[in-house]
Amino acid sequence: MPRPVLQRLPQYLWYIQEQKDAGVQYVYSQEIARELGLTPSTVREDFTYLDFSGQSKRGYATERLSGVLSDLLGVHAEKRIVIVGAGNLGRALALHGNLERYGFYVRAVVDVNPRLVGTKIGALIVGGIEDLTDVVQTEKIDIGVIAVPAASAQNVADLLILAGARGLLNMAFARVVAPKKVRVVNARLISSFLQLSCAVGADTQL
Amino acid sequence: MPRPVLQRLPQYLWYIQEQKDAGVQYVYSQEIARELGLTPSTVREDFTYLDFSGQSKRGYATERLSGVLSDLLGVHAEKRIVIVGAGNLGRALALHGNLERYGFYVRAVVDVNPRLVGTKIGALIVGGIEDLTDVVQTEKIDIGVIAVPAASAQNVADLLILAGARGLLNMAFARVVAPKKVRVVNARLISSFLQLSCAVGADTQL
DNA sequence: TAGATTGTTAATCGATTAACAATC
DNA sequence: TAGATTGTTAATCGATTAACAATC
Repeated sequence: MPRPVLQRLPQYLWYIQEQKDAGVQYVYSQEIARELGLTPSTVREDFTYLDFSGQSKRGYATERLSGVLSDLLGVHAEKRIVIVGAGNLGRALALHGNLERYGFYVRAVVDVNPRLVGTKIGALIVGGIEDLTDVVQTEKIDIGVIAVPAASAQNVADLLILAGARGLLNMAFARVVAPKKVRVVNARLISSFLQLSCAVGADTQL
Repeated sequence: MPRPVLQRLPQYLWYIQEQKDAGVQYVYSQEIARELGLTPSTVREDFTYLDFSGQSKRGYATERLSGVLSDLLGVHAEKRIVIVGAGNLGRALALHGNLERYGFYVRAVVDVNPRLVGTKIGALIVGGIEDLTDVVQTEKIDIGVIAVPAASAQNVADLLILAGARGLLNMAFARVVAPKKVRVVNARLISSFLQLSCAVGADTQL
């Protein structure tokens, strides 16, 4: 599946669920497109990657489509998470209840800073970075979240990969490399802010 | 400037600054490309959008290049931020000291929840959502961060736009529409997590 | 000078969009 | 049936990559 399509899947899921919850049973590619800022062609083309068909003249059944998207995105699967970095960001993620609605369970938080080790975040107790390898294995961690300063990001990634994490979510303002079998998704806040700063334009720039 | 180029600029900035700080004076497009997972052609092509030239056989001067990138991305400009939503995520952003290093200053946090209004986040006191319009104007806010549940995201966006924000950073799992003059950058955590879940594959999916 | 790198043009690649036959 | 929507193919668009003359 092409990257751009994958990136749109969560958007489709959000919109279709919203429609389903509102009691709408069928939606046209045209409506989806308008709502998400795409063309109907793109929507229909994207849906060819799904194990699902629409019905001409009726559109796409929200119930089934949201199910297919949920399955493909693994919403119903339990995905076990470790957060590395117990700073503000790591803490916020660990407490961010909404993640569980989509099957993401934060099972552990670790940090290098000895002053943070032992503190509580919700029901979790922050572990030391030296526990990371063990934690990944005993907690059967699927995904590691990198919420540390940029300079340590690659080190943390290497530890996570070695310990057997299958996916990394990188929140640090650094690039992280990983072998092909380990997927990396970047959610670099500073990058997003900087893009906005640039787009917002040069008139502020003084 | 094409969107993909804009998205790469922060990466360039990060790498070039790192090299500069390490005392490296010149870098080749080849090195940059290898380090960031691009081709040398892409790097050179991207740099044509900058007001800056390399030197054949010597490469790009890290000092000047990091300056040009910083200016273009507005690192040295003061960008005034309001955060809407004083939940875990909003709180984390407000306390995230690293933002100031890139010129982002959180000037206010507001929330609908009366129980949060009046609480302190660092040096700031959480305001009510009804203060938003005033705050944007009196604090000369440039960028509004949407850190509320998906269902309220568009409402908040509309308020921010009306009040005169010039850019929106959307962290909610919803699409937000805005007039062309207001730039929107999405940093939807749930989307990133779901992409990873999908990429990590179907074997977890039971 | 010879060799290597830049800036830039041309070729390739892939994603998006348009168009249309098949379907209801 | 007529009209509108899907699935799919072909055309377009834009981004990436390759190639190469100019430069040091």
